[in-house]
Amino acid sequence: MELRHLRYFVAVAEELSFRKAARRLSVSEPAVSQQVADLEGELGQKLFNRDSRRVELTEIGRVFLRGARRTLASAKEAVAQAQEAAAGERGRLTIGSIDPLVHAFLPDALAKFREHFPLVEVTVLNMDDRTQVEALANGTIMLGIGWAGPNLAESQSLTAKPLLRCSFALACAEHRWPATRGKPKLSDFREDNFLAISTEAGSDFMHLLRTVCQRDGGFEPNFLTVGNSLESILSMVAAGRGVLLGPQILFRHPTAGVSFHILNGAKEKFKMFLMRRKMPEPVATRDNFIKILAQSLPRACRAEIQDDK
Amino acid sequence: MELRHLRYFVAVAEELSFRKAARRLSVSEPAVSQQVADLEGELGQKLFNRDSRRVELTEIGRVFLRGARRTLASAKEAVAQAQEAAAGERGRLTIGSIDPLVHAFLPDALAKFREHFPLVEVTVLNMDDRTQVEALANGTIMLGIGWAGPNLAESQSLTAKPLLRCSFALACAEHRWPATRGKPKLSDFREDNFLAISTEAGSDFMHLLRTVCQRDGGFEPNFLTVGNSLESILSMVAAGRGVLLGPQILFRHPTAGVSFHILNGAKEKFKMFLMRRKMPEPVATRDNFIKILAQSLPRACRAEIQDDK
DNA sequence: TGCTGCAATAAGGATTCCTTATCAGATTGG
DNA sequence: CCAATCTGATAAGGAATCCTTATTGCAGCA
Repeated sequence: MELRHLRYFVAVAEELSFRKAARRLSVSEPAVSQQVADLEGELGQKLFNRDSRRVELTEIGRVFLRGARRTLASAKEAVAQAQEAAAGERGRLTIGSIDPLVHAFLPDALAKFREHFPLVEVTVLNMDDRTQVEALANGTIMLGIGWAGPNLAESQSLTAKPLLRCSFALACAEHRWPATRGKPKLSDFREDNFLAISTEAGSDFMHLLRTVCQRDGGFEPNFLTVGNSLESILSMVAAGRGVLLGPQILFRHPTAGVSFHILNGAKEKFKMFLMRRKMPEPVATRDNFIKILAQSLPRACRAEIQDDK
Repeated sequence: MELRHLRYFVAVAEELSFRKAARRLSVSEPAVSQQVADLEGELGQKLFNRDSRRVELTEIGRVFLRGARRTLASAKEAVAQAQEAAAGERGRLTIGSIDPLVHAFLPDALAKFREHFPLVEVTVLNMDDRTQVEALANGTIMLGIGWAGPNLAESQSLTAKPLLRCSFALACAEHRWPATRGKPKLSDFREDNFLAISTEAGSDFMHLLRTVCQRDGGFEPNFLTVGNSLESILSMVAAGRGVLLGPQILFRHPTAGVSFHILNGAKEKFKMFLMRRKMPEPVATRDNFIKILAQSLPRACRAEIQDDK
């Protein structure tokens, strides 16, 4: 049985005439007769009563008509959904990302994406850079957001593009550095406690922060790992328990009692990268997401990512 | 696009190999390659990434796979439903019947039928014999239950088979005819009020009852049309408002205060007939129903209807 | 390097599908 | 009442397609 049989059958059932059906299908009448006869033979059941002047559906034909229409509609819908998938309006999108950092911008981007593409099922998996590389290779994720970047990527059949480039910034209690004292340097906080944003997954990130302190401040920071959300740590900062060092983008929303200081002069910049497979195939959902992700970053932080598709 | 394309595509998607898919489909491998390539061409989208060692679905292919499976399942189900329809387990059954009479046996038969064939949509339309003939001709009903029978039927392209044949019986208040007085004759009630079961649709039926009284009792009955249900009329009978004449089958359930008397000696018998088209097609739901209907009649009342299919 | 397994491609043959031509039955019009 | 016409089924030939075998190109493996 083929869809042609169903198309011909439905046409005859709707026209209640083989000739009219043939006209509608732009074929000759015997073609329709034959196909319907074939279908009846395959089912082992008559679908029409032809009493040589009028054509009418049998009761079996009436039941089968529903199924035939449903099947044709299903086929049509399958094609339409494939087109939607090609436009990135339907399908899956799986992203691997590093948890504490992406909180600064990923939720916004995901919300905006969901608004534009409600039919796409988005999955975000938390994993470090090395795991992302694996997951990209075996197809578990389509896009990796991390900061190891080119080091890991180019070796494999992956590409890494800069996503974000910004200065580090420091948050401290307002009274810790009154506005009258001008711009602080990182070394001004060498004696403060450096609050860390999360216990786990912090190892690599804490290593990065330590490097920043060493290279730009010339001191060894005194870390204090407390809290698990940005908000809870910022409230500790406001209370004077310590300071928080992190990428500038982390501090987009003002917090009562906390002042933010961008470390412009520092040598170290914070960078993040998008990793993806050098796929033979453009994945529309992924590419749509990258566009939206770029737009939802503060202009100052964007790195160039719009160049290739 | 044909179902073959979908079958081949699904096979490749499940095996992730053109060769294995070809083996499963019992065709050579190039056939599968070509069909899948055709399908991709028609969709304008690649469904697989073939990177010359492994075959994997594209995201579009993943979306289309769902639709393809759904479509194939729908086609399979359509065939299965047609087979069910052929067995009379699915479909419609439309019956035309005369209201006051069929209450005696139709509800039981319908309930039993619904038990055996829950997927059949049964419609019962109330119409007199002449309307039934029309409705049979244009396909509105598949089966007519009436009592005009052969007179109307044979002229058209219809057949009428005897369904039911029974004596008339009379219901009266118990004290109206005490058990000690033996069997009553119809003429014993010539002075009583004859309650009629319904105002409308009663015209033909009342005419029949009048004929019975004239031929078997030799009197003109004094009709009183009251009530619209058998139960309400029987309660009136119990209260002594009158008697109720009708086919024996009408009085299957004993009622407090009412005694029933079968008019065995009467010349007039009550008959009902099944009418149906001399169809080119056996309608399975109808034929199943006729069997059940026959079984649900009291043995004494059945006429021969099991002979033809 | 040669071997094997895989998918794509080319070309020929087989199947099927559709076409034109014709038939049988039934209704319509003169 | 008979010809004309419309219906769907059937037969046969041609066209399109689908599938086959044979071959190529590519990648991993011994």
